[in-house]
Amino acid sequence: MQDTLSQTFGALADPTRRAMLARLSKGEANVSDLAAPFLKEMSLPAITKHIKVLEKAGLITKTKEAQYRPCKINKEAFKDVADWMEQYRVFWEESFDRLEAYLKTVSPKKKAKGKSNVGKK
Amino acid sequence: MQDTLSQTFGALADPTRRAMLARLSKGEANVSDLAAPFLKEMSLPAITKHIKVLEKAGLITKTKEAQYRPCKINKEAFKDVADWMEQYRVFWEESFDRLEAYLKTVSPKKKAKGKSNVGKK
DNA sequence: TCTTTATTTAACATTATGGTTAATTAACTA
DNA sequence: TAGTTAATTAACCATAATGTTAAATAAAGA
Repeated sequence: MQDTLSQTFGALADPTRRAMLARLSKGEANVSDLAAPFLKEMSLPAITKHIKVLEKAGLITKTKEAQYRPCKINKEAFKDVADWMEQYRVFWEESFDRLEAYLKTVSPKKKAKGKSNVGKK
Repeated sequence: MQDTLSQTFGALADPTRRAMLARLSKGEANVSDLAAPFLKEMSLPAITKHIKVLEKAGLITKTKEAQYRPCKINKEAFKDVADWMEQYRVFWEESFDRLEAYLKTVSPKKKAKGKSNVGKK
């Protein structure tokens, strides 16, 4: 599965990893934050591997901060997926009106920054 | 990989299958049509398996017509992916302007409102 | 009927994925 | 320094995914 888009889709093909992304969509989190909801179901090394998959797929970026490894969403990969999806828009156009509605709510004050920086350490 | 969305993303995580979808986005095609571009690279049974993956993921529907098996895109699965993507829209908003432009070309009567404030501040 | 075309199934090999436990590295803390 | 916390690596195992070749099925056509 060499190509980037395949890696990205492959990374998204797991509920644990999608849940991690959902968590990261609300703000940065380090490995143990991401692990917390899953430690009843799986071990920490398993978490490490999932995070590595997300990282290699370009969906997240992991940095170093003391002994912590803060992770954040990497928008490029999401854009790649969104761009690929475009060619199939005609097939899911039922959501068109909702999308347009969304555009109308967001458009008047584009780029409201600093909104999602909750949960820092 | 039991859940539907994982199955869908898993099916998309392969360039051969994505190429088949691209072909199907231009209209119905039966198995040998879908196979044609890949018969130098892989066998027909391999193709059959790829198609089965797409089918199980709900991305395509395969019917019977004499000895042929016409396949077509199944929009529901694409909508599911698009819906999941929505929560990450804020991360790929560079494509926002292009998307808005698209909206205008597609529904000229509904014209996107509130556009005048974009980019101010 | 015999043959051809379209497609699938069976049986199998190889590699990838996702998990485990035990050990290790690295940085802060008492 | 010794101990604790955060995270990774190593070694391993089971299962799923992806491909192969050979054989089977099913409908159309001579």
